[in-house]
Amino acid sequence: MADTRQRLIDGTIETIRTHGLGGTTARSIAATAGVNQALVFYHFGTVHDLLRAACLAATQARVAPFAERLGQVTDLRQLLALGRALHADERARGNVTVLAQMLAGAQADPELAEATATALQLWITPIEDALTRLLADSPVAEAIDTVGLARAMSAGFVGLELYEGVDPEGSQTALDALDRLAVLIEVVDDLGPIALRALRGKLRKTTKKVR
Amino acid sequence: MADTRQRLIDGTIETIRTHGLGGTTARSIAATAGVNQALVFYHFGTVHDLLRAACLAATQARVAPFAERLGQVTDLRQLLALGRALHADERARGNVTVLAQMLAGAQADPELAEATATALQLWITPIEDALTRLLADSPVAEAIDTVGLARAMSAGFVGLELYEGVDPEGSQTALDALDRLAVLIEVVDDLGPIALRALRGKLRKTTKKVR
DNA sequence: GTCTATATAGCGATAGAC
DNA sequence: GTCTATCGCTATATAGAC
Repeated sequence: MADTRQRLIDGTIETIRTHGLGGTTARSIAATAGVNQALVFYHFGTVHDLLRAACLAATQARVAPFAERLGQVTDLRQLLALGRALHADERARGNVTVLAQMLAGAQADPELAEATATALQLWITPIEDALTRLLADSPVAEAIDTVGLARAMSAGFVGLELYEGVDPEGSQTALDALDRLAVLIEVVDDLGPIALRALRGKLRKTTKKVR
Repeated sequence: MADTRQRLIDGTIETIRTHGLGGTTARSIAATAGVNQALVFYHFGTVHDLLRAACLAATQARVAPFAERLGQVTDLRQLLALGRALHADERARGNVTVLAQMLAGAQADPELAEATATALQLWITPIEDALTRLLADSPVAEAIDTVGLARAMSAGFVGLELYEGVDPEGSQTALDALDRLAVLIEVVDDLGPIALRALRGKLRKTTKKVR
């Protein structure tokens, strides 16, 4: 059957989710997928190649509905609320955990690194688009680099997913703190010209100092 | 010798750094440490226990000098600059990478999770102290939960370290974006009573909405 | 395409000499 | 405390029947 490939990909994702990357082997994948172990190698050549395929497939499948919801967001706190809903959702379904596992495994594996960077970029791009749209008419737009912020949010989100795995209560308070941080940006956003002038002054000093 | 234990711990850290957690075995550790493989089990019982000991030791060794530098920080952007210096330093020495690897490995391993949460807390506590000190006299103090923010920063930092491993240039722009974000907080901080009133209004609405 | 059986290698862990 | 040698197991990957 042609869907044996799909079963293997789904089985790989599920195995990473439940057993971690370290417990993801040709045998454990095949058992989860309900197929024979040798088929891993018939269809994908190596376990490595199956991991890469599964990582990209899992990410694409999850980003699509997320990107749609992103389009309906109208302010920063809604964006964070969406991130939070995503966090809860991903915890239950466990696909960002898959990406986190792959990201960790990719640190010592250049080939895996390429696939993982591509997968992460699938998350970053729609977030970047949303940020750019939300901040288009805002005075804080000139202070914030949407490209960099989208990357920081995505990478930070992965870190929070990993943190959630070892300290669920701690990650809850961390997310609460970020909610409150977003309020600060909106305050500046709403203050108009007063804040804008202060912002520009600060930025000039910062640019000199940091760079 | 008593320092065989230390050689094994150092060897474990170095092995995780260069080969990842997946490439860290009793044999590879022993090779890096320059000792016999059987000594892993003589001194630590299991590879698992050695990993836990190494994770805590590596973190403690790195947090100590960092905590000292944290004490000299006087504003938020200095805190971020210190984080950035730490990032560069850790990349070269590779110890946060060790923590990131352990954090990923701990997702499917409750025993490892406990040790990793403890190690991460070693970073969180001094950061929390610094945040509390820096924001003590600030109007934004009531908007920001320092406990949660310290956790979010620490977890996010780990995520950025992982991201750096697969996209070094991307992580650079992400860190730049965070520098600029800190400026926003300082602007609110400097604006005084005007911003404070707006902030309180916003926070009331947020608290109703989010909770 | 799918199965059984197996080659080869590396793993954690232990026994026992020194 | 440190070594050699090895057990028992599991890993990836392949060969060959069906």
